[in-house]
Amino acid sequence: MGVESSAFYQTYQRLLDYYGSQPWWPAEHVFEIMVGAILTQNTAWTNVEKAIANLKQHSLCEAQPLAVSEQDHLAQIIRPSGYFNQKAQRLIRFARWYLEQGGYPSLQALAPEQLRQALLAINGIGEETADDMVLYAFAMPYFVIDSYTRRIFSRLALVAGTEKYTALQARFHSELEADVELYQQYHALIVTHAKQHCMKTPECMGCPLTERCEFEYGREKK
DNA sequence: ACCCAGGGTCATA
DNA sequence: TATGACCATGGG
Repeated sequence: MGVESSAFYQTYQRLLDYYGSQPWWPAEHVFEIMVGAILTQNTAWTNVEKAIANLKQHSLCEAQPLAVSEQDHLAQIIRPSGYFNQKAQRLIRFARWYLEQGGYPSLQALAPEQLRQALLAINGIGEETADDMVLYAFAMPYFVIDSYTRRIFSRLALVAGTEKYTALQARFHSELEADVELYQQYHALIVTHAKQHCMKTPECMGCPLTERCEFEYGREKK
């Protein structure tokens, strides 16, 4: 059977039909997407919005000023995003690297895998953060795997859930066409869905994936 | 008061 | 390779 009829694609269609197209990733410039990718690490997006608003007020949401900013000062500005000392260090390190590489045009010219590896080599940027940047800032077809993806797809019994990141990602790449818009929208839908359903609440009833989902409120079915 | 959020690193076994 | 500790704010 073709990729269009895989359970992965059907799940995408169900989510899209139910939730509609999701606006994702909200940002004014591509660099802001990368900043957001670092700030949102294990942090609610509402907190990231506050931190980004603060950065803009101080004109620190661009590579140049960020690269030369003072770490402790920056930390106070991004305070609402949590882990502010770590993240201030990560933002500065990333901004300096970004400029050293020649900025967006130089990086965009790299092959996707080269760009991904280069990002992973930076301390503070792991696989999900790197893929956020690759997919949303550079528009290259790399699927973003997060904890929601593991949880939802293991409950659908489509994956074990314990696979390594790259193994899980490879699975999505083989089940779906290498389409940037598809990957962007799919990840967005997964996050939207996870927030409304698939939590430890009765909201799981009426979920658009209920037929396939093995989760029951109060316990994991087995 | 407790739990979790659009993770990642480092030390230890 | 695989756990555990740590980072920290804000909303439910």
